[in-house]
Amino acid sequence: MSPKPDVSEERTEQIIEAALKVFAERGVEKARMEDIGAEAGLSKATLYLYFKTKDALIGVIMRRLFAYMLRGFQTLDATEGLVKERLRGFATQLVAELHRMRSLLPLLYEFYAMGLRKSAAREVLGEFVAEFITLLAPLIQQGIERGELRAVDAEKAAITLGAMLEGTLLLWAFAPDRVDMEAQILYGMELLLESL
Amino acid sequence: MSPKPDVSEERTEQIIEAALKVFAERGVEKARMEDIGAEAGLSKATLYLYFKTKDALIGVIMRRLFAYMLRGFQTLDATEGLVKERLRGFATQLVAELHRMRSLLPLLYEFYAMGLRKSAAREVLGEFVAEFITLLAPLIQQGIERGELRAVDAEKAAITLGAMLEGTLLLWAFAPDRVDMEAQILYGMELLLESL
Amino acid sequence: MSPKPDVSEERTEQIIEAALKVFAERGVEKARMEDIGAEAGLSKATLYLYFKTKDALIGVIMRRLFAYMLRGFQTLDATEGLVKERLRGFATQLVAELHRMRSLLPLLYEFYAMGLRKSAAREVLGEFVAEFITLLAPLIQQGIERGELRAVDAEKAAITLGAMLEGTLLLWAFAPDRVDMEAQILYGMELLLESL
Amino acid sequence: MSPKPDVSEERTEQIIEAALKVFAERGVEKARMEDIGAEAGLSKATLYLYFKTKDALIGVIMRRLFAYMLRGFQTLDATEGLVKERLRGFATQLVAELHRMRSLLPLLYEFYAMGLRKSAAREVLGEFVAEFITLLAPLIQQGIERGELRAVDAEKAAITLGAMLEGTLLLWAFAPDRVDMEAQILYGMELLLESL
DNA sequence: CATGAATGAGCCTTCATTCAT
DNA sequence: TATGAATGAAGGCTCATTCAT
Repeated sequence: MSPKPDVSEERTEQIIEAALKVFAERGVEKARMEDIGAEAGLSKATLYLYFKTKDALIGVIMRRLFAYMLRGFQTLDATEGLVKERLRGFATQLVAELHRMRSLLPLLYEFYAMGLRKSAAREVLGEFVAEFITLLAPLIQQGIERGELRAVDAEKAAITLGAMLEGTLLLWAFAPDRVDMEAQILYGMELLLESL
Repeated sequence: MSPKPDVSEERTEQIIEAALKVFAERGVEKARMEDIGAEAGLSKATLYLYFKTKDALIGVIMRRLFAYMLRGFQTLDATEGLVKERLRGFATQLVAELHRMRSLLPLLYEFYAMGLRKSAAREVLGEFVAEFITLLAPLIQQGIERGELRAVDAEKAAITLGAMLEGTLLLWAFAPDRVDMEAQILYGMELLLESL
Repeated sequence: MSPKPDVSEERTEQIIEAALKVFAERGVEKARMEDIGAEAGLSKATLYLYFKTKDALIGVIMRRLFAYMLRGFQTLDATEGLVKERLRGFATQLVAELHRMRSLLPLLYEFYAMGLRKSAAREVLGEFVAEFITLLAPLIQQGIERGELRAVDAEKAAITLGAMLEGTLLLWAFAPDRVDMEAQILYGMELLLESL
Repeated sequence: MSPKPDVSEERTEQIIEAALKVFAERGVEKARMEDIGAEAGLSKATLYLYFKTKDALIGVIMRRLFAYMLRGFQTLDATEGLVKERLRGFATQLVAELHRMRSLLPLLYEFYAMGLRKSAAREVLGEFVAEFITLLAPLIQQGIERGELRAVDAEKAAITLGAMLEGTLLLWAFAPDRVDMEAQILYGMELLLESL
């Protein structure tokens, strides 16, 4: 009858944090359940009380990572003002976010790779892309309707914009000396805005 | 007429082919040397006559994959005509190539992930990006000098162009139903060309 | 009263015991970790909870064997009486010990061979010999000072004595039909005592 | 019909020399047939034309090594003079031989270890010891009969002498800094001669 | 005779997962 | 709930041996 507090949610969170860190550092396959346990200050056996398998843990981390990335995009919706300004603002904000996420990049690409192999992962990735387009396209559509943008195909334009952002991230990741991510994303955004 | 023709080059190629396939299908870490041997019609032990370790094999495959991707880009250099036309031609050709490479995409992203972890892989990736920029930027520069393009920053524009291509590939990979890669790459190219 | 008693020392001992047996029977190189596990009633993987590598296990076994051999010698120090009597007593006791150690002889010689190749092993062996001399020489010196022995070079005499013992062990090991170890060690001891 | 010279004996010898060297350097188990082939300037496959298995090669090397050691002892028989002098001469000659054989010591102890496990090896070792005693005992017996030595048990005395020699070799091998082999063998011989 | 090429069998080591406490 | 202990299942790599040429 003692009021044992349910620590289960706290523990789950604790494990996810630890796993995220270890996955990012060592890579998903190289990360051992033991490592994650150690990072979480728990024994590896304890992890199995909260996650049935390593794969289940991977799935949760993956969802978590993409949810985190989407959170940034969702602000697009909430802001007001001229569409071009909102897109510029979005780019600016993205730049800041990406700097902070740099350590998660290897993990991101691992998930990309996984997404092309495991159907479970594929779903998450597909949703991520769809959500992204679904957020960006209406904004561009709105710009067209308001006469702020030319009458382009909103969906296609949104995809191109997203592609430019993702692609810049990738080039920066592998050639940080050659690609100034901040300048490049803003530059790419301007280039595209000129045609819109 | 020598009694024993040197099969070593042939075998090496045979193994690389098999490894490429198995890596693409199962993933680099999940791929067992035994699988690769089976795919190549050789015993596991035989692989070690041609590659010292699994890592060595991975390295060769990685270099091979990026070399293959660069080969497409290099045609940019060789063609003549208006710069915009050449870029359009390049996009068209890329589209065809990418369709053929679809099965290699998971592997590509795995290598991207690896590139952020292992320095050996990083080097290959860095060179790949650098080479890409080095091929594209002078072309744009040429366009500027010939008065075919506006006086943009050639390097930055090249990076944006490359980013758009890479990014489109990625979005298509994860949402093929939503993203029509062929149309999208050509569309993105047009969009950028308008601003150049 | 703790719910889980620490079995780690017990297991370690259990594994050492098993390894000692398997090494002695099959030889260090031929002994498989699996064999040792089976002998210990444990799985192969469990061994690695207690010993990082097979080499580490070998090292412990080696040290254990030589420590065991030295234990016999150390009684030399503790006993009282005439030096010659103490040496005779030592020989008698050694004989009993050696009979019991017979099954470990192959292992002993393997360690001797290893001692000439691996520096880690060499150290253990060197210490063993040094310790042996260090125990025997002072005793002889004492005998000299007490006038019980002639004024020989104590260290050299100790080495000769040790050599005779080691050598008899070896000849007995390979020609047990021809060499009566018990009689021979006592005989050799008498022969040397006469000159001392 | 061309008078192809039979190189088979030459090749066999060449291989034995190579194997002896490689076994001594790397150890019998660690020595690979490939290593031996390389040392002999032959392909490893060629070794199998001359030796059915690695074990067969080991056997030959073992016999060769012990035969070589016995050759030294056999001079005992041939010399003339006072028995004590002949024994001293033998010790002197042995010392020189042992210095030359130092690199073979690890191999020697490996064979000792093997001799306690494999019956084939055991035979060779047993013969070696027996031969040694058979050479030494009659000499001592002769000394007794000539009145040069006391009426000891010739066989036992021979064994003790052999043991002292073998044992000194062993102690020197492991503690060369502490044991001056040359001086020690001569010293041990003198000590024993005093009692004989 | 000689060997380049190939492999079956094996061994060390790792790790996700289970379970008794 | 937590964990120390244990393990089945793998996987990379090695090597003695075989064989076609």
